[in-house]
Amino acid sequence: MPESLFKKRVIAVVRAIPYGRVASYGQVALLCGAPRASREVGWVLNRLEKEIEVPWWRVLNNKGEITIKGSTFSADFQRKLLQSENIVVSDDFLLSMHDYRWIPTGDEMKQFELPSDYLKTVNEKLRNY
DNA sequence: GTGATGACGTCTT
DNA sequence: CAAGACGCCATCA
Repeated sequence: MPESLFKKRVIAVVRAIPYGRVASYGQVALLCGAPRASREVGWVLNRLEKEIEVPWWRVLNNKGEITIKGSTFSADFQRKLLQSENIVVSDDFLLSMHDYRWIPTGDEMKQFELPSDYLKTVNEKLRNY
């Protein structure tokens, strides 16, 4: 994986998450072609700074829990952003992945240019969500 | 090069 | 169900 390509992919995937929908870190990693790099997704989002417009708040862990730890933004702020998209978030920073998780269509996935043989495992994983 | 550090995921108690 | 252990891997010091 060439230098900074991973970062570009993370940004591309996160930007594809539609308004009012969310995705998990592991899911973003999966769509980046690096299925076991979930922690790195968080790492990239953590130091986004003033990058191009990226809806980073639509990414949470697989349980639907807000686990932000960066100093720039708080969990409270992330919850506000999610709520502003009509997403119901409980007081303990939890939301229903079942209700809000984004499952990309095959068409949406084309832009990620993933190898055709890899797409099989992607779809398999997405089915388990 | 080498070891440490995560906005994680999953399996095991 | 909750908490801990491990695995993971791009970056950084």
